[in-house]
Amino acid sequence: MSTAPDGSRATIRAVARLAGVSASTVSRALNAPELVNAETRRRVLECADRLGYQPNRAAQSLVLGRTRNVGLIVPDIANPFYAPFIKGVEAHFRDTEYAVFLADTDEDTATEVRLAEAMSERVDGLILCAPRMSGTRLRTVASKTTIVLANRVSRAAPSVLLDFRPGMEQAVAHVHALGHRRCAYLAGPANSWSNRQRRRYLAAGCAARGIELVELGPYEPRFTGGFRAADEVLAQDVTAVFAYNDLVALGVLSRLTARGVPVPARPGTPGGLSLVGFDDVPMASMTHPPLTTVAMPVTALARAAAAAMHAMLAEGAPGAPPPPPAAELATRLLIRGTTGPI
Amino acid sequence: MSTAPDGSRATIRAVARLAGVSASTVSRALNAPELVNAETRRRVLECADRLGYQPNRAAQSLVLGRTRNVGLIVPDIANPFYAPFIKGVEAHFRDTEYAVFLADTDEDTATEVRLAEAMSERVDGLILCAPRMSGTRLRTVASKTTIVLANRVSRAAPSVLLDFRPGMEQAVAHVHALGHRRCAYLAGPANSWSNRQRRRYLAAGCAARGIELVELGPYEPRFTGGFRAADEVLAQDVTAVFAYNDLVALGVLSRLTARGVPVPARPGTPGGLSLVGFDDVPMASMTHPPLTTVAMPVTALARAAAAAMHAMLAEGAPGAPPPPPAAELATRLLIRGTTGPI
DNA sequence: ACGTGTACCACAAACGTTTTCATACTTCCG
DNA sequence: CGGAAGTATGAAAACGTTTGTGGTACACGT
Repeated sequence: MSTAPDGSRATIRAVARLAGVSASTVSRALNAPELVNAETRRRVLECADRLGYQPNRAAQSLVLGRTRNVGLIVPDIANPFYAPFIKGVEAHFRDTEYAVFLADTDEDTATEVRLAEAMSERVDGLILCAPRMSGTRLRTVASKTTIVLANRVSRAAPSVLLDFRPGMEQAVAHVHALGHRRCAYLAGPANSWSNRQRRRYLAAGCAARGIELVELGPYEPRFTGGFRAADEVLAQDVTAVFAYNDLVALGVLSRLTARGVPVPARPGTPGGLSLVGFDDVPMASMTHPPLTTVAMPVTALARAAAAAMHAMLAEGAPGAPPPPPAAELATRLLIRGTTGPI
Repeated sequence: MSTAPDGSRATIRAVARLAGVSASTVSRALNAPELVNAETRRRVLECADRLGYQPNRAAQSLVLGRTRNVGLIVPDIANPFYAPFIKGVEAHFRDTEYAVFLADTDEDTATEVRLAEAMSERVDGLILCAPRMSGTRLRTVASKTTIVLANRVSRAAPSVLLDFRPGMEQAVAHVHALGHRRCAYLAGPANSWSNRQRRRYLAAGCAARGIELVELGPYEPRFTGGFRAADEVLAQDVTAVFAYNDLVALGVLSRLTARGVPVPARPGTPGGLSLVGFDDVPMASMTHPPLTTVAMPVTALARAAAAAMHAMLAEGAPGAPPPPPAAELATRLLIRGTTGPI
């Protein structure tokens, strides 16, 4: 049985008593097998098993000074872009001594800060995915616990990044090759690093090719955000649209087809639009037509973040933290059905 | 500053020394204000603030015997059905003393068991959403920590449930009214409680109305599972299809339109199908045509689960646990575009 | 002047581990 | 045979809190 008759859990001393040894020996039998006699060890293990002994994590944390928990904060669990990230991190830690706390900020900066503060008390490390908080705030958090950043750079902590450049370049080249010369960018949240990056490379690529770019938004980075965006795009005189992410692209697509605007332009029919998204969310390949989008190696990103965190935790914080290394993973364009000649 | 010059965090004794009182007084000033003089309290609080004092959770947990964490285990984070559930639970606990651990079992029973075991060491309570583990396993877990079940019944713990009956009844009545007499059910995972419930009420409803029901599957409860299902449905001689959930319904819809099968049947064109889903996932209202589906009050369910857990935790486990109360929330049919006359 | 009550606070024990230090017993070698 | 080196174990301190017990100081009534 796992619990004593009185409902209380077995302690290390109970095991020790049953095995006829001291508590220290039990502890050693469990944590440093080479320090105890093989026979005693066997006996101790058997007794521990018989009592259903489970070390008390709080007591361990107290003496060891580490919780063996890591935190993971993402802007929105419901956003399918983050699902593979979350799963990647969880998969990495699944068979380690660490457990992971996951929280969702609802895309809200204040919530993000509160959550980070609350979590920093209960974890050894915190993985912040696309955080929106200010740089100084970030430094404050980083002073309390070790952190790893995903899709955000800061001197305060190491980061793993998506390199939007290649995907963006390919997207612009593709659209240019199809003859488009006047395009729109549907912006995401203004304080989002991803948004700034995407806009930057998009602007650079367009400028280099003589494409005129108008920026609309910002829009809520959700499906419904795309509805408003679609209507505003139609009021502009553009032939191709880059959306902040797949969700708004999908929203745009839905609204456009509902309004009878062909995607992409149908030869002969006036007023069609080409559309490119970002993220390659699962749903993106399942629409009619399937969405042309820039794919991100999100699972790889997650693994890199988890591995970086794990490494930092393992080296036991020797003196000054190592100069933040930044992994950077390339994106690429997936040409599907929503882009076509002007 | 939040950390001492040597990097170590301020302890309660440091605060006590600075304020010229004992550690106990500091503790009481923080936890039981009415027991200490207002003036001393003010001074203590100021000193605590000045040192950036944060109580050590491990030490608190050790002496209090509670972690002030709760765990939440769901089958699949990426499944949009669970997103509102997760958010609901998180929202409930956001401004309480509790933090929530979230984990994802990847729809795998073994992982679910491992996760539950691992979590039970670190939390005061565990919310299990649609668990697949066996009843005896469930009892084992329940003996280690207090648990609340969502969408699963067991004598071992209280549960919050969705009442599929009304939604199912409405769906069958709707389809019957449209003239359908031979339908298919696309089954989900065999060991899933939701699947059993849905099938049961569906079978009952059909039998009561003289509708012939063929069961296909089980299918993977995902979008891609719907592809295979669609092909198999077309090999059957049915006019309406009930899918295990929206994801597979969406997959079916996508595959069907790709194969040129009208949804719902077009008068004059042979071989069309009516389609009804389950869950009312966000995407369901955004397809063409939008999906007729049975909506679940998932957020309400989450709130109920969180509240039940909170209550159980608050009453401090007096003797035997109270007889499992089970909240039950009604579902209902949303008639949209994928169902029509035969 | 003396108990009685009250308000405030300090002391110390306790929570369940890990780890340092000391000790007892072996073994080995000169 | 004596001591050094090694092996296996136990006692006790430490981690940072909370809380029960007790003591001091003061006000009050007699």
